[in-house]
Amino acid sequence: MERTGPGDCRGATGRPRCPGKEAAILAAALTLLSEQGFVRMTLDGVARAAGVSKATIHLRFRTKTELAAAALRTLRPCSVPPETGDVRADLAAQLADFADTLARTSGMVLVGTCLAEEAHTPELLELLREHAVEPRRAAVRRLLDRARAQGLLRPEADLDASASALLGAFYADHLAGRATDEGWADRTVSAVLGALSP
Amino acid sequence: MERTGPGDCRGATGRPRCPGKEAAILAAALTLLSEQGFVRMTLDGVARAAGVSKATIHLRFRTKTELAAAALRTLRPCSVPPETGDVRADLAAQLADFADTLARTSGMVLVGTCLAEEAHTPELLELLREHAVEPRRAAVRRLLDRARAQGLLRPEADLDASASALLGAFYADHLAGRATDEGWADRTVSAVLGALSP
Amino acid sequence: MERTGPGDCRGATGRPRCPGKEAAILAAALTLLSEQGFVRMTLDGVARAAGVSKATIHLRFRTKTELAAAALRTLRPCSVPPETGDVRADLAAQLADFADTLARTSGMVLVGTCLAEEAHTPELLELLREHAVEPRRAAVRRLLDRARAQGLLRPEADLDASASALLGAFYADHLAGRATDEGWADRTVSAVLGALSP
Amino acid sequence: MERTGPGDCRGATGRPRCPGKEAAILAAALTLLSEQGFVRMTLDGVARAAGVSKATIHLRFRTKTELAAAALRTLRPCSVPPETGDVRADLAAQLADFADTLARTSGMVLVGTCLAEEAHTPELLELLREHAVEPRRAAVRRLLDRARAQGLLRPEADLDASASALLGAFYADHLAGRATDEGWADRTVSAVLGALSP
DNA sequence: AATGAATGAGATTTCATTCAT
DNA sequence: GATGAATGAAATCTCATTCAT
Repeated sequence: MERTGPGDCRGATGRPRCPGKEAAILAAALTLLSEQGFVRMTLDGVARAAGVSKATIHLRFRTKTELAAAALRTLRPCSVPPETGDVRADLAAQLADFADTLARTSGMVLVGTCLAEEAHTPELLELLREHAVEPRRAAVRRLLDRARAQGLLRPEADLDASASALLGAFYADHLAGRATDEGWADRTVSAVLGALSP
Repeated sequence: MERTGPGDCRGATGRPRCPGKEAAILAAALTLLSEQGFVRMTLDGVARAAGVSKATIHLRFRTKTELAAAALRTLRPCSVPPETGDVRADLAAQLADFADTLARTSGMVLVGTCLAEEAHTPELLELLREHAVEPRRAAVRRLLDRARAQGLLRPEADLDASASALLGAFYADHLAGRATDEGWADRTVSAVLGALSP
Repeated sequence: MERTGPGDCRGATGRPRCPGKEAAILAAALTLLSEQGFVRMTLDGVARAAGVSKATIHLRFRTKTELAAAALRTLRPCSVPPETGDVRADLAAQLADFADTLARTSGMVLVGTCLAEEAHTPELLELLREHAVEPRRAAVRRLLDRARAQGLLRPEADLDASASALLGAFYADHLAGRATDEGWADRTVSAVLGALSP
Repeated sequence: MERTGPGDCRGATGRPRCPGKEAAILAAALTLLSEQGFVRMTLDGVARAAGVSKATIHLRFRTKTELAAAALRTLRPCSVPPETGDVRADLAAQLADFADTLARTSGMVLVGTCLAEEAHTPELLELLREHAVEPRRAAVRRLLDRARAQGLLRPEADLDASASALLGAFYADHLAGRATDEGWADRTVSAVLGALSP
């Protein structure tokens, strides 16, 4: 029996994807992830928030974990406040942006859920690290390098440790229930760098 | 209904509660909370680990949330490494104990789950704060006060900010996937205080 | 801290199982298995038919497969029609009971689903074999042995093959859409044994 | 709407159907039906195996049931082993081919699923009967007629019952987990016909 | 008090089918 | 005609909580 193989009838593209849908799903997922954490986020909730059906989500993301991972990958590297040349001010601006971003986006819930899932779903922490923690850290680290180059810091200073102290202060203050708004960035830069000057 | 604390089995009439059970339940709950987070911790799991039935848990703790809260209340204030008089060394010892405790007890999962639940079950973060975060912070803060009294720090230094930087460095390093074992405490103390000296 | 281990407070039996419930579940499962096959049988359906909640089923049977397996284990070995001494008549009675049982209980659907699941859930066929096929076959085989002992069959006859032919005729007739009621057993015995006589 | 048979692509106006696809779909469907049964066979699976899209299947077969029915209609009547004149040998050859075909094609799963669906989708069993069971039975029956004509069987023998016994032995042996390969056909013919000789 | 039984409310995932190019 | 997208309707299984001894 002469049968033409499949393929010669192909070429059509099929129904095109409803354009905004993918973005809506990922945005909804990231929002709910940040508001409720990974386990409490439900596919039903994401579907409702995105205005699609659950099956449409599954069409793009095989599992809930994959969906959360994709949502984390949409995290944009931190905004880079314009650099003024005054490194100390730039550092404070960077920290202020960090604090503001975390506050505006329920970032600490997101951080918390990635930490809480470390044993069960380690991808989440890895992706958070790659897409949010590392970029921010790199920005801070770059400013510290510049500060040292300008002679504002001792040559032998451990800049990685300083970066950890600067950024970590936010986590510590949030956990302690201490204010992290007005003046927080300045106080933190002062405490960590104030006297690192030679 | 006033709940009686653990061990107090003579409060009212009727058969007294089996005394060891309360402690076993709380220990199991704290362990599972630290290993799996609040939402993944199941009452079945706690019951199995504690060697009791689920109903026995509900007899003492009306809801899962109450159980988790009670478990957090059993957190003992941080051990206080003996103070040597060398304040810098004492600070490093405190930080090393902090890091070690968090590592040994899956502490970052516990921290994470309390953060993740902040919107849904804020008691958890409050209790963690009261029973773990604050005591540790107070210990660090006391040492910083002493350092200032000894003239090791500038009189006008913002010691709260310094405490946040010292403790927060751990969170930042954990999130960044950086090592926090050998030498971490020393490096951190150096970075934050090294130059605070007048 | 002195804690008494779990165990010294034990001994109670807990709420007793609602007595008929287990049997109701298994009966419902066997019925639905026979009416709809394994895949179409739903736990919701079993729960409804048994008058229990789905979770109650899961309390006793961890998975749907385990439930179906347990249901198959409740299959009682075939009734043994009283033996008259007239071996030929006894054989016909056995076959008639076989046909009647299969007809009354949707037995062929059950056989079919076990066959259909052979690749996916081989336990089903194994259990059907053990609890229904083999007992019936053994009964037939015993009668054939007796017939040979009485000199009704040639000594060298392959009685296993004869048993397969006798019982298999039912399957073949059912598949062919041929009547298997009145007189079927007699006709079948005649066809297979009629001429085995020496 | 009258469905056009496979290969008939010139029936109406509009773009003709890609000819090979119909056959590919039916072949895939028959394979999966035989491997997994009707309920477990998914249209996604058929589409993947056939190299077409699900919608293409629905274009030709309105429902899953129609697809399965069409697949069953492609079953070719059993091969007819060449007849040698030795009717007994021809019968054994026919049975051996029967057993071999069922073994090679997961035929018993197919038989099982048609039985299992009898209440829900009776078409399947009807079509299996028409396209597989009856042709095979007719071939056997023809040989039995010939045997009687040659005087090898008693004139009054019930040849339908004999055909059922011969073919049914396979089902019985498969269900009992007994071997049906080497020598099975010979043993079966001997058991059923051995002594039918006058 | 302690237990095992029982349950209602959900969560993830699958699938046949329909839709829009 | 062919395709990939989209969806509503389940199905299995889990879990916090309550019940009956």
